[in-house]
Amino acid sequence: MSDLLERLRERGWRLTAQRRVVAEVLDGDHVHLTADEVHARAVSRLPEISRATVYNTLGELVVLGEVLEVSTDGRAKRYDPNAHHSHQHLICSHCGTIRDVHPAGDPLAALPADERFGFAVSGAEITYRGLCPDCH
Amino acid sequence: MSDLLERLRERGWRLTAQRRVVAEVLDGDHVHLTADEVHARAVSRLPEISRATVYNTLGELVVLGEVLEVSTDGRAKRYDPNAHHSHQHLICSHCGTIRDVHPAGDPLAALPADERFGFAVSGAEITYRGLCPDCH
DNA sequence: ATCCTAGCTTGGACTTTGTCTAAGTCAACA
DNA sequence: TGTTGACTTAGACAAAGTCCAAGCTAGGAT
Ligand SMILES: [Mn+2]
Ligand SMILES: [Mn+2]
Ligand SMILES: [Zn+2]
Ligand SMILES: [Zn+2]
Repeated sequence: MSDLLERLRERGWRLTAQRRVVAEVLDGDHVHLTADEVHARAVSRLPEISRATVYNTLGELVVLGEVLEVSTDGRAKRYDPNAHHSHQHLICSHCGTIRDVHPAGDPLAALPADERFGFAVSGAEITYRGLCPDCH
Repeated sequence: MSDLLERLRERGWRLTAQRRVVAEVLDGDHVHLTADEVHARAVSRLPEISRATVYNTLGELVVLGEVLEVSTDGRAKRYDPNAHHSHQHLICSHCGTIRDVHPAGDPLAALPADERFGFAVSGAEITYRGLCPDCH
């Protein structure tokens, strides 16, 4: 994740304590936190950090492609630092646990030309659902 | 959609003017309206219908399996009456237009056993993204 | 035909999630 | 060390959805 800070400095970011803390909180590849969860963890390291700054920083990281936004239900978006390794998500229908998964093959291949309706199709997000080991 | 009203009566639903109007608004197979859009159209037929009733009715239809909830972005959920014909969605990244699409094969087949982490996987939702004919 | 009542509807308060702004602060460069 | 534009902040605001107490009504009972 210091790689991330390095890349951000190269892109002209001012390296503030707040941004450093948000990056630290997102460290790890299998993290899917909501903005409020990121804020709560950030506050425990830097008590005065504001919600607005967390939202701003997350939004900037998404635009830069360093973090993915995952909207799986109608609730809060989740922020996923595993942005450089293409993957999909498997979610427990009961408790909401999220796992990164890697389906075989290219998901786009399953969509035939006559089901594309003239769209230039560029990506696919798959959400697998089921009960996790703890819930069944 | 009168089929729907029939099925609902069989399930012990009281057939109110409000529920009739929501069912009418959802008539058609390729409709993906937000709750507020459903409410706006319902109001034009039954001016006194409340937002709460629209939310209640949509929620009940979802529980009964007559309508699907589609959460594609972090915005409002969309309600999809095409619940009896399995399908996926193709969404324009620019204008948000939604199309029903039917990919080949079973989406679950692409997820190998060693990527299931002990989950009892029961379904998959795929969101294809790209630019629609009007936007490229 | 009228009555009864559980189930339905309503307006509005409330919650959650997210955006915006004006004023103050500070990282980075000179 | 000083300067300055980028950054941060608190709090107001907005959108989407939930909840509740009070009133209404569909449909079975009489
Ligand atoms: Mn992930
Ligand atoms: Mn659909
Ligand atoms: Zn679970
Ligand atoms: Zn478009």
